[in-house]
Amino acid sequence: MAAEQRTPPRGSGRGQRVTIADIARRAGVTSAAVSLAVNGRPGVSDATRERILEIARELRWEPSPAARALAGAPVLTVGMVLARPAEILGAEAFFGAFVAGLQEVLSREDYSLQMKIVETPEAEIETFRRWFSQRRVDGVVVVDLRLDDARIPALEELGLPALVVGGPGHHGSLPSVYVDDAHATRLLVDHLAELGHTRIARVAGDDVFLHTHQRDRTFAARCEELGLECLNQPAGFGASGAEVATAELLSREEPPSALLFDSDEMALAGCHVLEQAGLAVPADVAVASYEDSPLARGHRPPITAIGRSATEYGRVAADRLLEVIAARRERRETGGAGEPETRALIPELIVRGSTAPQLDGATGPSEEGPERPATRSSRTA
Amino acid sequence: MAAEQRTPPRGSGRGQRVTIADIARRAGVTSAAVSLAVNGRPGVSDATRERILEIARELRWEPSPAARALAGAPVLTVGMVLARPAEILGAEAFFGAFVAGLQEVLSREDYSLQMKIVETPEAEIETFRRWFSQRRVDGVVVVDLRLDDARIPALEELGLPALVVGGPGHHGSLPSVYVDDAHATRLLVDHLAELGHTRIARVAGDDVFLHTHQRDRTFAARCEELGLECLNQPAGFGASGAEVATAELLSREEPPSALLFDSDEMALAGCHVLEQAGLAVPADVAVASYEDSPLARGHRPPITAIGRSATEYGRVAADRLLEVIAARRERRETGGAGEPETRALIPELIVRGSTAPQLDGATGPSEEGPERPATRSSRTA
DNA sequence: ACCTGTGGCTAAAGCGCTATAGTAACTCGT
DNA sequence: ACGAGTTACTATAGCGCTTTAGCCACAGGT
Repeated sequence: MAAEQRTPPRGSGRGQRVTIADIARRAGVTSAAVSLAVNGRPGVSDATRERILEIARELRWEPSPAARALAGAPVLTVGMVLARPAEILGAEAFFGAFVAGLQEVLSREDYSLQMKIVETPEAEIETFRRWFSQRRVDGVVVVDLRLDDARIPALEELGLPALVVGGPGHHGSLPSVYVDDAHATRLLVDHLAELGHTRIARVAGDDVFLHTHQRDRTFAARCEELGLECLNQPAGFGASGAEVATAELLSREEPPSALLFDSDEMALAGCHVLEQAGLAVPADVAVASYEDSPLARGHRPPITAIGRSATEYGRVAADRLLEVIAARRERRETGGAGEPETRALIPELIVRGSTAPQLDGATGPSEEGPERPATRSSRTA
Repeated sequence: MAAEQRTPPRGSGRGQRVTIADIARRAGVTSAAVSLAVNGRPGVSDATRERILEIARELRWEPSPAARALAGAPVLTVGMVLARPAEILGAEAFFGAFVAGLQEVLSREDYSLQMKIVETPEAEIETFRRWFSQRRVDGVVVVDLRLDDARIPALEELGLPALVVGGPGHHGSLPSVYVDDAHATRLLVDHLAELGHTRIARVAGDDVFLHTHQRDRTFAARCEELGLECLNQPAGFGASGAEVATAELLSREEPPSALLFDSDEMALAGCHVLEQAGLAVPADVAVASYEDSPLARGHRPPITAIGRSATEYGRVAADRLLEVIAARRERRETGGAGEPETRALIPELIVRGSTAPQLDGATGPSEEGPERPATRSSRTA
């Protein structure tokens, strides 16, 4: 019983931390054996391992992340940095939902998400650099992909595991997930064409982003394939840009009969302009959005949109990133290179009142409750 | 030059990490001296300190958070756990904006935010416990305050610095920030009363939350003071609850002429019910919300709401929490107790079309762009 | 001259864990 | 019966930092 003299503290929260040394003492082995046991590594007999695990459980031992990190183990954290004004998280529904999806799977895997908001893309790279050199994260997710994004080569050089959100195509050696914007564009254009629209305009978002370009291109291409007249109207950022662009489009000699907006926020802004101009949606002008959200659902008429389920998007991104991190760790042991894999989410079209066939438009025929989307919104390919 | 043989690697990212030992060697002192110098502690002369800092800068040294944490220094991370479905982050605009505010000041102070989504309040406490025993966070922010919230005593027992978001009143020994819901209620009720409404109903949110109770009480009290008839209609959670509750209110013999909703999401749901019932807002029924958001601004008519600026709320919360953490560290050195301080945000009323005096209601008279609130929305008291 | 400070630093002991070299005991094959 | 090969551990050296005790030189007071 003399060995019990220094029994580790239990129960009440304030006690000393219990360490592997405590477990080792109780189990009559060294801390090294405990480490092997709790990490599922070979080197201890099954019997001993079981005994050690039992004691660990009993003592309510929790590994110290700091100690692990210091000794070279993964830190169970992934990072994401946003080079945008903080408000974006609240203003653009996409981000909140995306982060929710990330959190969901990360939490489940005992990972945590570290976020940082910075001013410029350069600061973003600097943050990656610091996170890496401080070993603060095991990997990062890269959002708001730009053309010739400087972050890609920077991350490759650092050798920090990263998952690119956006596409399509390969980003250097980095794996990615993306929503197939070409497909989304076709869905939208085809839908409007079927309704009989022949002059379709697109109010495009900020063209520093890669997905904007992708949409630009496929929009023009699809319109041409279908023999439609297409107008691509760059609108810069946010609601005010969309208002100006919409007004601009309406002032044309032959204004379009259908408007395609790059985001829900922009679509609403556009609707307000239409309203003020005395034009009814969808009777006079049809409206559709690349981005679904409660905003789009809640508007009257509810807005036809691409349901890419930002939450699902976040989940998939997190899944992929964890795979990449795991693979990296494997690889360090084996040595294979591994191809950067790209995974696409297939967008679906959710038809709502804003593109209803010409009825009356007051409350569209495909009216629905704000919580129930018309179709499953996305799926992994 | 022999001493230079082991010169620390610079430039290209892949090199070995530079540690205080490297700096010490270059400066001709021990690592202890470097530690003192970089942490601004007494024990080195100003000249030496300057020299050490210079070298650190030159070598681009970054402290290792893991090593620091292991040695007992703060980990520069604060935690927040949400016992809600992940979707809430996207669905309720408040959260996105609140987190944005938190991030903003935390990032600036070089802190990071760790978030976790769990199923139950018990799991939340368990998470706090683990974060504490793993020394993963320096402090936490507690949201979604409930009646007799079990997290308060749990955190007090742990001795983990915490900041409670919600109030009013003290929560054990924990400091808090809150939005003055009593004041908000008076603003709303008074506003509706001034417009001539005498039968006001409130569609109340989930009553496990403390702020719901606070609103319940002050709503009843203020109505009585003004001699108004008040109806308090509990509606449970989210949009569907609000729909049911609104329908219920409309089916009364003498339906209310003004509706007060606990959130933007609920207000919109309520508006849809009104619309379907053929009632115009604000001509037939006035609508106001306790919660502002792009949703409320984007609706037609735009909805009168309490602007508590969730982002600002987040900023204040982060500020306070950092103060608490700093104070805690001081106190460990001195020994004072320190009063739990409470800070209130004064809400302001943003009048919009949904409570316009009886004109036509199609587009309210206090119409505004979606980005420009009518008044500054909140302020620290 | 002698003790007492005191500023400025060093030496060294951790923090809790992982990783690796080493060892003791226990098979085998021949 | 002997070296080789396993298996199951132990001992120990870090990881990069903080912190405390201790040391030395030099200042001042008496």
